Amino acid sequence: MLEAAVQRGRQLPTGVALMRAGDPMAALFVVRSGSAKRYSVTLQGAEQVHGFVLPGEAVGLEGFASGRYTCEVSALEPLSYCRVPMRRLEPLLERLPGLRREILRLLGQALEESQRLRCELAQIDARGRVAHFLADLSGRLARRGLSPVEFRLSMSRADIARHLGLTLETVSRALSTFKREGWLRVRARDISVLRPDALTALGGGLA
Amino acid sequence: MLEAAVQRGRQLPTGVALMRAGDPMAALFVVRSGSAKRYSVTLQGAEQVHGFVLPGEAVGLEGFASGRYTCEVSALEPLSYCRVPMRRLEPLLERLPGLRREILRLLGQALEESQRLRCELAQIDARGRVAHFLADLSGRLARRGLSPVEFRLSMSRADIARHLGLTLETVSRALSTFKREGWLRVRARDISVLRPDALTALGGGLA
DNA sequence: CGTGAAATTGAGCTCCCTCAATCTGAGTGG
DNA sequence: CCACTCAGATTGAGGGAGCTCAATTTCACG
Repeated sequence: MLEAAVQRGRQLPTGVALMRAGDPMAALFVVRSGSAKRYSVTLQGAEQVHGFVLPGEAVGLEGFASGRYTCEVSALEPLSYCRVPMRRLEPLLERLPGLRREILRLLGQALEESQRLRCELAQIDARGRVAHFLADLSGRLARRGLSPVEFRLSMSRADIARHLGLTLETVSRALSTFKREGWLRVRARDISVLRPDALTALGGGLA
Repeated sequence: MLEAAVQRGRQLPTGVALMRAGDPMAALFVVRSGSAKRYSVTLQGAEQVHGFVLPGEAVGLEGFASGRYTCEVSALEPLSYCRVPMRRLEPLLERLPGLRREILRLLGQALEESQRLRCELAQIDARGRVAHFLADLSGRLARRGLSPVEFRLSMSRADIARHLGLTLETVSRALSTFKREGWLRVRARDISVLRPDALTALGGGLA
C-alpha cells in the first residue's frame, strides 16, 4: 500500500525550488541523490539558511504545523527524489500503525536535531561551529554509505556562513586554519578529513 | 475518550524535574500554570538551556524520536500540569483522526518554532536577542490570556543567557540599555514593556 | 584562454566576553 | 524588628574574537 503511494524517480535541476514558503503542503519529499538548501528570506531580504538536505533525508515536515510549507528548499546540484502526496499518506496513517510511528519518529528526530543544533551552535565559537558543521556532514554522509572523509561541498561558503551565523570570511579563515593544522585538505569545495577526531573534539562532542 | 486518558491536576514544587534526559517516554505533558526550564547538560557539565515552558504548552514531544526524553525539564515555580500517558494515547491515535492531526500539528509547530528561533538568533546581535526573547515571551503570554506588558521572569539572567548563547552580564546590560532608552521598566525580575514596537523591531520582525 | 563569481587573505574596528567589584533583595535567626 | 547572609543582578575596565571593508587569487564556465 505504502509503495503504491510513493512517486519515485523524480528529477530537479540545480537551482530549482522543490518547495516554496507559503505553498500548501501537498506532499512529503525524500531526497534520493544530490543535495538541497533549506532557507527562508527575511522581510529585509536577507537569506537565512536553515540547513542542508542530503540523500536519504526527508523534507517538508514543518508543513504539519499549518498545512503550509514555511521555507524554501532548492537544489544545490541535480536532485532525484521521491514524492509522497499527503492525500495518499493520510488514509494510510489510519491503517498502518507502523507508518504512523515512523512519521512521528521522523518528526521527533527533526525536532530533537534542530534543538540540539541550536544549543550547540549558540555555545561554541566560530572555528568550533565550522568543525561541528563538517563533523555533522561527515556523519550524515557515512550513514548513507558515502565516504565520511572525502566529500565535495555542494554549498558555497556564504551558505555555510549564513547557516552557522557567521560571515563567509570567518568560515574561510576557519577552513584555512584547519588546513594549516593538518586536520583537513581543502581544495575549493573538495574536502578531505585527515583528523576526524580533532574536528569532533572542537565541534563540541558530536556523537 | 480523550478526556478519560488525561490525568489532570498534577502538581510539582519549584526546582523538581518533570522529566529527565534518558527516561523512557512514558507520557506527554501540558503545563497548566507555572513555568519550567528545558535544558540538557553537556559532557563538560555545562548547562544548555533549550527553552522555557509556559502555561498551555506541551512538553516531551522530542521523545517521539527514540522513545526516550532527550532533555531535562524542571519547574521554575510551582507547576500544575496534565499528564497524557503514551499507553492511553497510542490506541486513540488509531481511532481519532482529529487527535492524530493535532499531534502532528503540535510536532510540526515545535519543529518550525525551533528552526525559526535558531535562524533568528544566529543572525542578530546581543541586544536583538534579548529583545527577541522578551517579545517572544510577551507574545506567548498574550496567547494564554496573560498580560503581554506586565510580567515576572521566572528564570534567572544566567538561564536567559545560556538560552540565547550570551553571558549573564551581557543580558543584564541589554536590559539596562532598554530601561535607559525608556522601552522597559525593569525591577529585578518584574518587567513592564513600555514600547513593544521597539522590542519587536530590534528582535528581527517577530510576528 | 578570458571572464565573472567564489574564495582567500589582510587591516582596522566594534561588540561581546572575561574578570572583578559593588549593589540589591529575599530569607534567616537572634 | 533588624542585622546578617548569600545568591542574584548590576556596573566597570580591559582584551580578544569576529565583523567590515578592501585587495588579490583561484576556480568554473563558456
